[in-house]
Amino acid sequence: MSGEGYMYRKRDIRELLEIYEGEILTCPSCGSDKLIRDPARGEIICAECGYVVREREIDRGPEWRAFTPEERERRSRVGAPISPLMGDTLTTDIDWRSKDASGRQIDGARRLDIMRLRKWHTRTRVQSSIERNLSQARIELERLAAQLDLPKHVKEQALEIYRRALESGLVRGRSIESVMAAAVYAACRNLRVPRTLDEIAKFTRAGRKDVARCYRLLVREARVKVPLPDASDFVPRIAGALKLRGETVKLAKEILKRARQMGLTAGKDPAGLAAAAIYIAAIKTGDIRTQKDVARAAQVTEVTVRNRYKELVKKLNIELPLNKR
DNA sequence: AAGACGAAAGTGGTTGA
DNA sequence: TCAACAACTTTCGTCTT
Repeated sequence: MSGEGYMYRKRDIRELLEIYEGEILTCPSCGSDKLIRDPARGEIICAECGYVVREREIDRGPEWRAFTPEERERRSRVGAPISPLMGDTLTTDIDWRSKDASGRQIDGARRLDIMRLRKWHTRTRVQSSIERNLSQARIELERLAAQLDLPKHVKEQALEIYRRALESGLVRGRSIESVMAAAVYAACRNLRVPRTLDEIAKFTRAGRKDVARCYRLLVREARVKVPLPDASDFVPRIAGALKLRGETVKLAKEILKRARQMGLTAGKDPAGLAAAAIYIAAIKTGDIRTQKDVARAAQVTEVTVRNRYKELVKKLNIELPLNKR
């Protein structure tokens, strides 16, 4: 729940072009009047210092995204908005002592009745608390899924993972948002849908750190098994953003395959590796992209692309036209 | 003028005592 | 919990096209 007062990084600011014009004129943190808007998150940020001047407005519901009828149906079952304020605070427990209101001992069949009652009372309450949490979580999931453009099967698995976490009590004490984000990340990893933790955390109030912690918790406690991240899973998406030819994509994947066989990929950022492979492949096939463009598409820095690419060229003995070293 | 390059210092996360 | 450490980022000066 970092919320108010967190900062944007310099790099993120540069990506945001939309100038904000509105009632707020200066940054309360540094006084600058250069305010910009992040359309993706609906926040207003100071271009000078990165201070978040105004946070994202709360979801305005599904209207910013077209959902399939099927999804709408699922969503509609979520029901009316539930206020987080309406928690368990108003419910009563049945006292565990076998006494009545005036303190007299209760016994016999009457006592059994009460025991049964007590059982149901707590059970239905637990049930509904899980349900309630889950419907909040579902809303959060839809929000994340829309922003991250997640396929349906990922959503389903994310929800399943979340449910398991919830049922084993892992959500208590953590925000629904961060646990759900972690569940989404786990589902992505598991199904090899390439989304980085950063991307997911970007659309979550809870910081990246929180999400990462929850994620590790999930892997440890909820037995979510996760295949190792593979750089070639990132290739199609990066290549898509760069509008590269299929031939180039194929070559990039081949380069990564060789790299993996030689054990060059361990411990390296898969997005960086993919970017480097694409950069090389693009040169070899002739539809050249600059390091800068590739880096931006892969969401890493030029330097990382450069380092990885140098390394790949050297260790795999790749020859590049008109280039030495 | 833009792109590529590499050095150097800084950051956030992991690991092991 | 602290320090060492590896990968990555930021920034910047220089070289190349």
